[in-house]
Amino acid sequence: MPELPEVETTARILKTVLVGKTITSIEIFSKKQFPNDPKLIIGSKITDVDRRAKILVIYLDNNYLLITHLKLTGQLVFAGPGRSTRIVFRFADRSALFFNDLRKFGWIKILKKSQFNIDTFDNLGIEPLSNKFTQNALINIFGKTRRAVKVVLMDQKLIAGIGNIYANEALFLAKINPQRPANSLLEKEIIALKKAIIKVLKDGIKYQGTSADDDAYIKPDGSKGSNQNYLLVYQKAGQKCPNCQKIIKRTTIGGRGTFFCPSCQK
DNA sequence: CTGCGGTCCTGAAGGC
DNA sequence: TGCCTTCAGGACCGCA
Repeated sequence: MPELPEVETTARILKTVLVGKTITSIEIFSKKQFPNDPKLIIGSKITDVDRRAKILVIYLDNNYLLITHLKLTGQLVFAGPGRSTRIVFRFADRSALFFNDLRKFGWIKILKKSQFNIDTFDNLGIEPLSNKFTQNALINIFGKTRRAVKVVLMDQKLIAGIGNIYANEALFLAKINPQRPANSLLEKEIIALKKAIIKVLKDGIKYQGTSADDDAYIKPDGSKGSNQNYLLVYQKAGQKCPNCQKIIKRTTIGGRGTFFCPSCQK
């Protein structure tokens, strides 16, 4: 599933390819996933591509911009269409961008630039790779709630961009049990967790995202990322912990599959 | 405040 | 072989 590293990878690639292109037509096969009037942006030129949390932002040279959330199975790719193609953008140079989404949870919206502020949009929380992601900020966030630390990590209104894969991996690296109440974390554990979050996200970007077996994420050119080769616990229930060799367990926290080593993560 | 369950959606997997 | 049920999951919403 596309999380911060996957959306960041996609945004960086799209930026190098799409900037300067003029949108000549938009084909919509799933209206609910593109609820606005495409005429608003026909003829506009793409000026920049950026990311906020798991949201990709495409800036245009008129009064509008596009934002898209890939959710579970969304893809933005250059080749197509395919069986799950829901929206197609065609450009003046005859190239195209295909929005594929098997489960149809993702969306693309047109917003007025005057109504969009990338920092305050949708009450999203701190970007974990920004300088606002400080030890004090985390102490503040975790100290306020007794919810499970994993649920807090994935709460987009608090910390923005972490999904199930990277939450599992970060908690393993920090040796913290995902079920722990957030406000039970010691300061040294918060420091370790902060470091772990930054490491798993930066590695995720370095390896251009996680394309797990049942994962829909691929890069715009259709190729896979390679971070799945470096995962330590995600989807590894029944396998040996790379740290202590005991068996990795799967449980459900906040309704989501959670992978951890009961021996290492206390 | 918190946890839980339902909603959206589709294909894979399991049961018989 | 084939039908039917169950499940996964990001974000959001209503309920207790």
